[in-house]
Amino acid sequence: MARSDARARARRTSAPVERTPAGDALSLFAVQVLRLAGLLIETGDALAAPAGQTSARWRVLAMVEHGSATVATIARTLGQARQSVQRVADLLAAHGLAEFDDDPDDKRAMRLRLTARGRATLRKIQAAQRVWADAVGAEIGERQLRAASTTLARVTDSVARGEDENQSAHAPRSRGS
Amino acid sequence: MARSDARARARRTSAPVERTPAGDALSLFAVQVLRLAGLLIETGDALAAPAGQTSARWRVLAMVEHGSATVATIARTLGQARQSVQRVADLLAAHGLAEFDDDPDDKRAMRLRLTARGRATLRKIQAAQRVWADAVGAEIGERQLRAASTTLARVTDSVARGEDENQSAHAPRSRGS
DNA sequence: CGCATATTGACAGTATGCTGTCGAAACGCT
DNA sequence: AGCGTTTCGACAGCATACTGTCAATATGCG
Repeated sequence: MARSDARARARRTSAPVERTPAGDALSLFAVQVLRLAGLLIETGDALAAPAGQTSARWRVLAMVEHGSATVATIARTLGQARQSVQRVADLLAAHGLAEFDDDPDDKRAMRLRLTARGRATLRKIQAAQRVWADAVGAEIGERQLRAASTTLARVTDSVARGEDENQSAHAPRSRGS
Repeated sequence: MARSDARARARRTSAPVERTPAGDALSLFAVQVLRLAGLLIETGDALAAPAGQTSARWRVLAMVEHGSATVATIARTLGQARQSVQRVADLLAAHGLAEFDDDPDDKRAMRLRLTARGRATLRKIQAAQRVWADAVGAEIGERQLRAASTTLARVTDSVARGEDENQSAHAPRSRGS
């Protein structure tokens, strides 16, 4: 069967093997998630802009709305690198929206806390977010949103499990060429 | 009714008005989308890393897989700024994965095209993506993914319409403090 | 208690993506 | 044909987020 061997080899090297229907569905789903995420960040920036803030600063403000927290804790909760949050927290402090206190339990750590001005700023953003969320939510419908949220959670779990496996295998990710 | 006026005012300034159930559902949905998007970018980087690439470079490679295109066209299709794509395209060209040709129809424009090496690199990434997509897709199920995709598309349309309204109203977005 | 390990914040460097602006070229409408 | 508008790539600057490294401090185990 030299002929079909050659064809199979040519197919492997010149065109990708096709995905399963479920794989196709997931790929489409992933592209849509990425695209919507971009729009949501834009929208978040727009909601926070009248208060002079951005999505990133809003997220950190919201994390300390109900009680202070260390930068490292906030970063873990948000699933971000410590330094990303540290940078934003320093900016918020520089603009008087938050302040650092010593952590009585840890001499290294500082606890981030909202100032009165930070709280007022957060309230303003939240009010704008409520109008937006209610409007879009009403258009889509609660039932459909809850159903999609369930799928989103399942995919997130599945993808995160895959990531964990790679990490536990001691494979530090590399970048660049 | 001075008493109830005062209470209403206090409520407005000290606590956010509650969202509708649909607004809550949308807010939860949005948070999940953002979180999954982060995971998907990580996964994309991991899939592209063995080929020495990243999510961003992979996206641009894929855009010119079936025929060349100008940077501006690619940017519009991806929903990104022209300069983000230009930067990546220049990097791909510098690494020999793609090349620029003059556009016979437009003296300003350059058409980006895959080199043989770029095509081989893309094939390698696609092979890894197929394995991943088929595995996760099988775990979630095609039906549920398609259903969630429909909701995702509806939300994307709704949010994008809101963005358009702001833009058509001549309201350039501002940043920073 | 003492030492290996983990955590915390600081510093440095890089990748991705956005906005604004400019000159050149293309397009559209009169 | 001519002129205003849009589109294209180039250049500059900023925001967000990641990685790696270091010293100081906490923590856990023998």
